[in-house]
Amino acid sequence: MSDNKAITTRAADFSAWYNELIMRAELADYSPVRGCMVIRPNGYAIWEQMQANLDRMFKETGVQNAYFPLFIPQSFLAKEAEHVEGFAPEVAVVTHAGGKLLDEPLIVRPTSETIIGSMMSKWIQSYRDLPLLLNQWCNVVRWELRTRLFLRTTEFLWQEGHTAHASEAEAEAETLQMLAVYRKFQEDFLAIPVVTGRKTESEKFAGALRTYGLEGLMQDNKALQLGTSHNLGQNFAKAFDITFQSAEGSMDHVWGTSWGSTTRMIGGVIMTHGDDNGLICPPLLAQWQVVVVPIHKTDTERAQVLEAADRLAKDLRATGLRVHVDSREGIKPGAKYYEWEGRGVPFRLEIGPRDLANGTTMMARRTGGGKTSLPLAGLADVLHREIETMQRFLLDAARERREAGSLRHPKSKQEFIDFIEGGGGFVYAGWCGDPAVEAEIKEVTKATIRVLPDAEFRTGDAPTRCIWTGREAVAEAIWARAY
RNA sequence: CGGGGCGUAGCGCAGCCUGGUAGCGCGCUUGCUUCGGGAGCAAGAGGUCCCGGGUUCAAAUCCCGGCGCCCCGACCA
Repeated sequence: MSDNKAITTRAADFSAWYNELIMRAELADYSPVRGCMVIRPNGYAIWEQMQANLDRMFKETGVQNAYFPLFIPQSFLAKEAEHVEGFAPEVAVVTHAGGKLLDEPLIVRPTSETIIGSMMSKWIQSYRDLPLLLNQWCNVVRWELRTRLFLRTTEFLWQEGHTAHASEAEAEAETLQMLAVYRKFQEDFLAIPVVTGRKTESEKFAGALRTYGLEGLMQDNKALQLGTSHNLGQNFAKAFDITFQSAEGSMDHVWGTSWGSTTRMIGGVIMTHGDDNGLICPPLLAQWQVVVVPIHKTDTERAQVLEAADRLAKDLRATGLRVHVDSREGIKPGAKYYEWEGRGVPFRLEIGPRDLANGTTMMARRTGGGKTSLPLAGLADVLHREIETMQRFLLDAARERREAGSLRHPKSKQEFIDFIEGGGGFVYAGWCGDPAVEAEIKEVTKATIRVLPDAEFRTGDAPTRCIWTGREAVAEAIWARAY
């Protein structure tokens, strides 16, 4: 009847595969409130690794962490015209508290530009107060119509950076610097090859001057935005009266940026690397990089093997590896292998009587390739190298897949349409810059311009004509259907 | 909000058409044997059949009305 042991394959139903993988790996669960999710320990551990590494990278650029409140006066939202238009429809509003109707409703933050802007206006007087580089790790709420675990939930966790600068050039430099930080993080840790670039007017952040984004291509050839970095210009500075006196004595509004990345990145990791057996977690993000499975028959063997396993784990941990010994009784080794594979653990070590006699252990990689017998001596060094190799392997494999799923410079509008309709990925083509054309392409193909890619991602010969209208192209654009 | 699907044990489902003792697989508990790729046997525990009305001697099953969830679309990180 129903086979409870295997999850739906990616080929059969990608969405079902994604959901079942999350349940099987115990990354998350549905909450009693529609659209919200519970992040379970296995999923939260991945988020903690993301946080720890991103946080360190932010701080290396001089950013400090702070915390701003969940509740924001409703009137704040309305102070920036585009901002309110963009966010008002999806904001949750608190109208009652303490058993009374509130004088002014409070919104639950969908993002914190407004409240941070209001505080910055108190804190900044002089060019000597600039730049002000802040970040906060928090939750935000956006009342989305349709939700998907990790990819889009009513409440989600993220970090939002907010900075203020003395000049437009400095703000632009900060915006691009953080885009580069995200890119490095996503390539080095998530092993997701992202394409960076500028967002079009229709896709930019509500209230920004310019938005830059990072896009990954998932295994179903749909694009996933994995982070954004906005140059806010003076929009919020003017709305919240954030001014400073320059060295020359003149008064000016500050130039702002904001940049964010979310728990959606976990969904990106799943859909980039996962296979039909479950999650494949890049080692640098894994809660457990190595799981040790002891193998034994008799009680005597059990005692000896467990002792050896614990000693091995201790030695490996001393070198910085995250190691778990699965010493549960009554579960056969094979069952443990399947369980840890489903959870995406990168490396498995089997240690049994034969290994004890030989001073070896059997190592298996989550990415395949069978088992290898390795000497216990020098094992930590081997594993550290294996981690590097696996990170690179995952990134390279994902990049190859992305390129294989991309179409550069279709010859005709029809080729463009056929490629998208046929389930293709990124299409690189010329665009005339007309928002009406962008909208029409979306209407016809459901594909949107993900980014106007940065130079290194563009195709050799720049397209001279718009793929849709034949008019002169103002830029090469990347189209795809997106999450 | 439009379209589709589904609510029965912790999970996955059958039973419903044709009303009559609530079942199967997995999981869980206990014991014995197993243990280098999802163990076997035995004995158990576990249910407001989504909710509310109606029809009937009798409703998981038929009728009416709700509610919830998932998937596809529009909005979006």
